[in-house]
Amino acid sequence: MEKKREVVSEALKAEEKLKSVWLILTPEGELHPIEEFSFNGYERLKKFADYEIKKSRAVDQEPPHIALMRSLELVDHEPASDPGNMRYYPKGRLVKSLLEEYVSNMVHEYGGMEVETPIMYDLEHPTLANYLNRFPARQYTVESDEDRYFLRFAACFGGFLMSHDATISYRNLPMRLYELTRYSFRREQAGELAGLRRLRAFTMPDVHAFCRDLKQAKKEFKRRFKLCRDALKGIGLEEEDYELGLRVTEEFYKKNKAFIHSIVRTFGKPALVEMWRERFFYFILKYEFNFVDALDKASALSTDQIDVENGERYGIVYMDDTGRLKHPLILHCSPSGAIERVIYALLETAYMDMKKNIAPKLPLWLSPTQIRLIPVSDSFEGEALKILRQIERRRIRVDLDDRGETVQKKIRDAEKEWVPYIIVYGEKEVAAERLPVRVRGEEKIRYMSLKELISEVKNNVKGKPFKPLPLPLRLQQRPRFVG
RNA sequence: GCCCCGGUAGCUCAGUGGUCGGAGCGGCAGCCUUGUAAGUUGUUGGUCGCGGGUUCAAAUCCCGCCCGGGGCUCCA
Repeated sequence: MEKKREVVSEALKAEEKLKSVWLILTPEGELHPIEEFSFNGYERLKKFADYEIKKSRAVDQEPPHIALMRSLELVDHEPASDPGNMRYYPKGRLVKSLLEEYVSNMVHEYGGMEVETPIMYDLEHPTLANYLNRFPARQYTVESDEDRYFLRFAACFGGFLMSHDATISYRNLPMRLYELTRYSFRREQAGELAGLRRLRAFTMPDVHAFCRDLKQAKKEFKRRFKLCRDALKGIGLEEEDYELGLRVTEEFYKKNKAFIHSIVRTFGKPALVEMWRERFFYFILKYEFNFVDALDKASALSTDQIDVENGERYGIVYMDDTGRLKHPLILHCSPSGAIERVIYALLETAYMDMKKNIAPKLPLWLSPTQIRLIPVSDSFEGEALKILRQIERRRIRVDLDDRGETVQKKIRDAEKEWVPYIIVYGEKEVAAERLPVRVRGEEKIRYMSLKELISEVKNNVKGKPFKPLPLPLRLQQRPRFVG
């Protein structure tokens, strides 16, 4: 059968010719050519810069998160689909959906209006075709009778088309439109796919802010910068876990130095700057928070950009206070980056801890099982269940290892599952006021009252979404999805 | 997409042309009633990734394809 030509955008072809200069911008506002900057104390930034510029990736290992995503029964490849399309087991679906809800909640607080739009669009649509050619990505195409469609690579299409049809006043700006895309599709080259790091189908929180002018855009940009940092922090990724990359045109930098410097000052660490002599993409300024993994590879999480083209391209207009129609500037932001990539970053971080002899774990609010009860023998199951019900009522994910295994085996399995709190329940506990709690990462058993335990957990997960246990309460009743 | 490596039981892997293809873990069935990282016995389990070819004979050699990983490229 004849192979159809793939849809490759003009931007992708033209990108090869793109020339840029690499610099380091410090929080003090000093701009250094990269070769003159001393990276002492900024090892991760160096790794990020090397990754971006030298493209040095002398690694021949599989990324550690791949084994973890499977052994923890979170995510797996689906061989019957296209590469880069994953299956999520119950625990993985739980983790993912908690992250989705968390980021969405933050966007709602920020003022985002959540919408939902189609995942596929007419390849012949003039505006869309035009945009495709400004965006360096490969698309999936879908045939339906005589028509050809492409699968969206981001929420932009639906959001922009919707905004085109909306009646917008300058009073409505900045207008914040949010969609959690499940999925965004990018037909990455086969050799580029890697675990949860680079996929062909991924979940992207995408919030656009339509702004009146550059002044408003800059103000909004700063708000969102904070939103991004807060999102990652809440997820469990601290400032030291990622590096700031800025991409900017020379002209925009020169005219907006104070603004750009203030962003890096807020960030508090030197940033890698890629400066383009001419505007090449549809944006004039963009940043990403780049996570550096266990194999020194960098990938973008949170990102935001100032788009100066698509307001016009999509015919999006607002009525100005002078009664004139104008095109807004559009900010494109993903506060966390792709959800799959967040999971990748969490797993890689856990692996790096493991290498430092720190017990690897997920943040408590994301742990599929938060507390596990292990009855010493089946005669204590009834009493253990009473405790369990009390914990469960407080909206904490608790389960019961009722398998006919030894206590030691059950503890070992719970540790392998990264269960944060493990309680062995037997003769001594029936009458006791305090429970022996094996806390992950601590050497000694901690004796706590049920009340203390519950309040410690509740305190730790405060402000985070909750979902119930994604599997049967009793381990005996659970199927095994991997191994 | 190109180059390199890999694909053998649900999982991790051993087996490189010649008896019926193996181990550990898991699953299942017993026994053990367990006190903080693997109790014990038995048993189940495989189109050797898929298709074609070479050969008296293929998991093993050759070709094509699929899937995974790495490199190149790419990462909005």
